[in-house]
Amino acid sequence: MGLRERKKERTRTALIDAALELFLSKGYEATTVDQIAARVDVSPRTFFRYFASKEEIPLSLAAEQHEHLLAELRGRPDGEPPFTALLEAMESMLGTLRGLDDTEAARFLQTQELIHGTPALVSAYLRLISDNERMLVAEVARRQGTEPGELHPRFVVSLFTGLGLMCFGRDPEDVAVITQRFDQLRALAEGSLRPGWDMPARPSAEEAEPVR
Amino acid sequence: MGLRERKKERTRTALIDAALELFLSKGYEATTVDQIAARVDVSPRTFFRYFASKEEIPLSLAAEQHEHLLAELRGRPDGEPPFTALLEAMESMLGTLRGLDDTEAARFLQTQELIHGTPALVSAYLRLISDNERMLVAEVARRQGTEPGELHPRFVVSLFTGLGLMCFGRDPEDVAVITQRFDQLRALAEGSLRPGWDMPARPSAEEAEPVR
DNA sequence: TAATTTATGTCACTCGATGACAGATGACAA
DNA sequence: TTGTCATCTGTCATCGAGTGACATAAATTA
Repeated sequence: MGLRERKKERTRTALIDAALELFLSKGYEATTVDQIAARVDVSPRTFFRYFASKEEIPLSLAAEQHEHLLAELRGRPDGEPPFTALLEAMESMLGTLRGLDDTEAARFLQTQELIHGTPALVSAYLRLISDNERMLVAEVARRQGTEPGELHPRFVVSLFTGLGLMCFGRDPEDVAVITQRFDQLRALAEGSLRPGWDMPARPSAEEAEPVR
Repeated sequence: MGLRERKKERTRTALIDAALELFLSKGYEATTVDQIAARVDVSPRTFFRYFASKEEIPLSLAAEQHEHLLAELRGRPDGEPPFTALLEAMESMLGTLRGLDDTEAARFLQTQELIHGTPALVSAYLRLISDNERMLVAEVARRQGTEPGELHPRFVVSLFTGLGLMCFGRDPEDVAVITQRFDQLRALAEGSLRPGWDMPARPSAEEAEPVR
């Protein structure tokens, strides 16, 4: 890796660090891009060469989790029912979260708190989730052998996303709390749903196409 | 109603009309507040005395639907299971939508399309839904006799909101399409869920409090 | 060392949004 | 009708996010 790339990586993390520090101390809205840039001693224009918007900084941490989740889902065995695969992917993501050292965990939780306490960030966060949902739908559809445009895979993912939002939403002061909520929600979901609900109904007898 | 109030109402609707017209022809981002104000012949400053933000105009139409939904839910009989009450409230809302004359229906659909085709509006729309969700949770909790902070009412509403999003999301070119999707989703949900799932589990025998 | 990318700073600008102040306009009582 | 008062509106100034253009400085390669 050349000097150039190293330098870029350095300013990038410096910008993130400076930004989060300011966001957490003064609040997101009260912090200007100029202030962030000043701390890292770059021009405000440079900030926008690294990040498309001010929102992107706090959201990038959340986005990582979602990428992780998607990767885990893709790694689940094909035979596994879609909803189970989603839940297991989530378990694995939560496991990684629990494995974080205290500094990293604190940063994650603070960022989460920052997002949920800032209306503008909530909006952006929800859209991030909504975008990620599409990819989850694609993967679930693949597993079901259905099309991503159909309602069934969307239904499954929508239900899952709802659980995820409930886990992370509203002041999770601890990773343990998130895990605990998830366990409760998983039990709630599994107790509410009929076995096999997450696979599309096989065509019923009268409308089944004969094997040819 | 005095002249003053009539005048205010007139400029308000004029602003909405002008804004939507511009949004639909040139796109949301390409339309500036100055242009909207110019069409109605008021100062840009006045625009912001009527609307807190540019987003508020397209979102106000969606917000009306959500208020309607909440009102319908509150009107449902107390004995009805929460999820059924939510679905029936939605049916009623869709009924009102079908009862719209062609002009109003077209406007609603175009606005919906505008929102879903504009990233900034999607964000705001999702937050609107999320905010409204809290009120639905409060009402469902009341019906269940649980607290709004508990997971069960949230779970019920989250599932319902997911259905709602799927109905309206992605180019619903017709109110009939929305209705159709809703019917399918309702069938899907009712086929996937166990009877009585939307009422909190009564305490099981060993931990049940004796009647006193 | 010379030539060429590529990152950065500066400048100018657009647009959304807000506060302050003054003037216009409708509401209302004498 | 007139004068008072509340309120709506326009003007002006300002801030902050975000973008395009251009020149310069730094790193890369030859």
